Amino acid sequence: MPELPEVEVTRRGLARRLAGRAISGGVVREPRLRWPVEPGVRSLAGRTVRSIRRRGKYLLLDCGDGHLILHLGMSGSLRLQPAGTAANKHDHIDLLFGDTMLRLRDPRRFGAVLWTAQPPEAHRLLAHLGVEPLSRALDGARLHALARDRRVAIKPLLMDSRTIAGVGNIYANESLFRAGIRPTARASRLSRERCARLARAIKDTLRAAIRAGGSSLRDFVASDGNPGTFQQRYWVYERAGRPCRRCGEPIRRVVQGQRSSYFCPGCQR
DNA sequence: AAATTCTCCTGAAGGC
DNA sequence: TGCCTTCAGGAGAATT
Repeated sequence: MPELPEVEVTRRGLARRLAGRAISGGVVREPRLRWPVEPGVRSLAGRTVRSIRRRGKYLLLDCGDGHLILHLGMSGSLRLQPAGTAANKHDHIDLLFGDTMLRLRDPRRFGAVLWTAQPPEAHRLLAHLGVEPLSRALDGARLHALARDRRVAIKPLLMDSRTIAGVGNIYANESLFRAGIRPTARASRLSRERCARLARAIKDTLRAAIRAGGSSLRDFVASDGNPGTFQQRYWVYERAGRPCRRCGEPIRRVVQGQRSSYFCPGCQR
């Protein structure tokens, strides 16, 4: 499931090959994604993709007079393929660049493709996103300030995109392991020191995942079609009952907010 | 206001 | 073998 590292790996692949290139057409095979894909996506021809940025898990293609906002939902992937490559069952959208095309595959259709003429930060989907986790703005002091009067557990707080943008279930679990903090700990009870440790753990985890090409559990592949390998290095995610890689105690699974949380009762307090 | 629950969807896995 | 049920999950929307 694409979280920040997978989106960033995708962004880098697309930026390398698409920045500065002209759009020659668009195909919408299936408009029923998270929100209906506007027919206008077919008529972007003539515009040039100036740059490709990321905000949380959103990709922003700057087309000069507007932005294409892309989200991979939980099963989406974007690939660069030779134009004319036969479409798979779940290949819903193509954006053509002459001999190359950008193709969105998304079996569960939780993804999004939207056009906006506003500054993208002002779009309703981006306007309320929290701090960018790999930015300087996220440090121990900031995290402590965000957590101090919140009654929720730290894990669902990390996954709340209005607080921190882009950290999903996998990386919230892995970051909490690295920080030695239980997912069930009340956010407001975390000391400044533990928040500093957690902020560092989040950055370390996300950076390591990006370097590994992201995690490929079911659907994710980078824009060149290659899967990531970070899933081989998980400390806790989907390891319930198996021994902790650090201390040997069995990893435990609990459910918080209808999401699985995994932790080592020996290493995390 | 914050916290919690519901919702979209499909493929995989498990039960019988 | 095959049908049926259950589950996972991003994050906005609805509800408490």
